[in-house]
Amino acid sequence: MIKARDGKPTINDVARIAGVSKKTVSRVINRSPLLNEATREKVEAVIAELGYVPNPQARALALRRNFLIGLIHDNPNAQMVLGVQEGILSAIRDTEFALVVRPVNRRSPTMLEDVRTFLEQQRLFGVMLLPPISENDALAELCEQLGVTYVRMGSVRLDDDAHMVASNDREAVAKAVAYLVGRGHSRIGFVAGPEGFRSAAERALGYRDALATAGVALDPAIMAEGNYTFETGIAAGEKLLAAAPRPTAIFASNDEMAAGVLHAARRQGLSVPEDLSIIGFDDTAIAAHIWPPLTTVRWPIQAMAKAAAIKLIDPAEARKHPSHFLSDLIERASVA
Amino acid sequence: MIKARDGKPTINDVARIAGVSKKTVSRVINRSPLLNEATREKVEAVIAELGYVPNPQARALALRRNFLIGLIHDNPNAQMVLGVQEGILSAIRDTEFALVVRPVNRRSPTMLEDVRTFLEQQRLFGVMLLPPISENDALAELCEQLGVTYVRMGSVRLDDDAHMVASNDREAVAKAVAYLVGRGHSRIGFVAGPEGFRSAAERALGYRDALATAGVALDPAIMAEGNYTFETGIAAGEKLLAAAPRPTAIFASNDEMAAGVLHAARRQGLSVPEDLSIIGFDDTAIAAHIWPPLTTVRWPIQAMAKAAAIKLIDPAEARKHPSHFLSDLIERASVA
DNA sequence: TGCTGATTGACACCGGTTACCATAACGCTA
DNA sequence: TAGCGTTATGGTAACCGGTGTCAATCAGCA
Repeated sequence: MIKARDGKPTINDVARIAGVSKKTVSRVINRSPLLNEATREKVEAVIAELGYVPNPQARALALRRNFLIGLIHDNPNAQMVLGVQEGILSAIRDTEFALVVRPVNRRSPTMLEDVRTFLEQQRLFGVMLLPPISENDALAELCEQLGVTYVRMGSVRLDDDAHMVASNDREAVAKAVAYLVGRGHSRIGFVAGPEGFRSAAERALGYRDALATAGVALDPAIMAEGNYTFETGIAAGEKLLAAAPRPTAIFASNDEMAAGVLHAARRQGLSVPEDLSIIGFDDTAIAAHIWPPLTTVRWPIQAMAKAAAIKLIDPAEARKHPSHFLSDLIERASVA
Repeated sequence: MIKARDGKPTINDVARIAGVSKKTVSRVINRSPLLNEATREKVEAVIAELGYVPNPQARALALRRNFLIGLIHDNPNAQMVLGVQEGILSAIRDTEFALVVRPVNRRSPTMLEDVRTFLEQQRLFGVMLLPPISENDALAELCEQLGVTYVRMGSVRLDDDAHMVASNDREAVAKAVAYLVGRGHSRIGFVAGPEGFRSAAERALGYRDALATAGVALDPAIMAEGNYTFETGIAAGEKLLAAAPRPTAIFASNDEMAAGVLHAARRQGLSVPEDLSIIGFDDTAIAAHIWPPLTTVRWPIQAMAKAAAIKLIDPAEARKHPSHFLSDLIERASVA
């Protein structure tokens, strides 16, 4: 009946109209067990009639914690970031949590300060760190120090299980290269990711593992480094294809660089996969949309992000979920 | 000296140590002009020493508004969503605002209810609506009704200037098609976007405009519809390339479909751009990374998002920024 | 001395939560 | 049936950490 003058109904309105104290309404909202059934129904009816929704700011103030989880990233790959967002959202659906995003610049000298300011200002419930900045230990330490729980996503286990969800890039790459070996390739080139990226290092290790297993010696002439961009993929491809003898297959550490290698091959009049087989990594949109469609390694971004979010908001529940995920090889048409 | 038992220092700690009232500290924080310079400096020294940062939840409660702006979207295009996020972030950098993301499912029958729940629960400062759901008037009405200010981004002006930031897809497509005409093409196919998308309708109008201007009659045999995906682009390309006489150029309403058309052309042994010219729309990553690189229309996502965010948080400042943006034709190598 | 403007503080309030207390109802014993 | 301890239920008041209102204080000036 008599609602607050201006805006939404408050707990006081509900209490007054239902003829109970605010404490009782609070008990109803929080499903307290020591409460008469009749009272509960009466209050719930008023809540429904008024369309009352508790004010999250007031709740956050009283509880001394809010319901915002932050996603801190510096990621060049839109697909991946969005996949992570989707994964987190699926974990917090039907809860009162919300997702706050905060891109940062890895190269900025003030990066740590920026994050500190952000965390201090917003007082988040917890944060998720995405690669590559999830590999930054100083960042994790900062969270610890500020009392913000965090979970890191990464290509390898960098922290204890409570703070880490990891894929296993090394193993995944080893499998992909072994797949090439199984298809009869023995001269297999490699395009590494940029130095400083843990994922790049892991993928390189996987390549070495696979060659060692196959008993093939490493040849620096068919190894190059790029920085995960299309352009550096082209450059790397040109270097590798100039080697003698020419590699019959190339593994690139991500899809963009694989697309670059494809581009370089085409420029030299080579056809893929007849003259050259290519495998990428990440299974981004580009992998499916270039010609020929790229065989690539897919890691379960959404599932990992979901597990990470659960770890953040419900550590007990999280123990039922894995902290390590396996990647799959997606076979398309770039390998012969 | 004597800090709060557990956590961060509060305004009370600052007031006690500085020997002033909390109100005075509040005045310092809010840069109130009616304040003695000496007092301000004294308080600021204590703030710095303690590392005091105001609690945003308490502020939000007292001010009856928070500093969260929401991004509601249902967008298949990761690049675009991330571009928008970047744009918003650049507008709220160095403010106390934060960005909350909330993807929704356009096709879900409960979409409106989901958004209502979200808005009621979070009590955001304001929200931004991205296409295609920004075209949904019921959603804008819901925001209005809930007292949440909103700004819509879109391909055409759908709302008054206070609530809208628009590109002009019709004009942009007309320019692109005119560009093809200028290169000597007169048999120009068109791949439309899905029905129900305002952007698709606008782009189709642009195509008609350009042909009318050039005095070329529409031919349904070289017009097809897709739903903005690579696969439907292939299908549309196959249909158009089967027409007699075959079109010498095709405009596709987004880059993914353009990539599909390219794929279809390749399957038929046609080379691009020698046998067929193609133009796409959006300038997503795929446009630059396929072969040949795609000539496409780029609309200024980040700038638009930034303008929209400014409109939300500072309407006065927003009057200095445009509400309408123009798109550019990015010339690459898919047109002869 | 009275007035004026600049500073500052006291206090209530935002909308929830927790700690603690009061009351009623109930079961049991004497 | 009175007396008494328990348990169930719900109220009161304080508090979370800020902000708004309004009054008090004080110096300068006519």
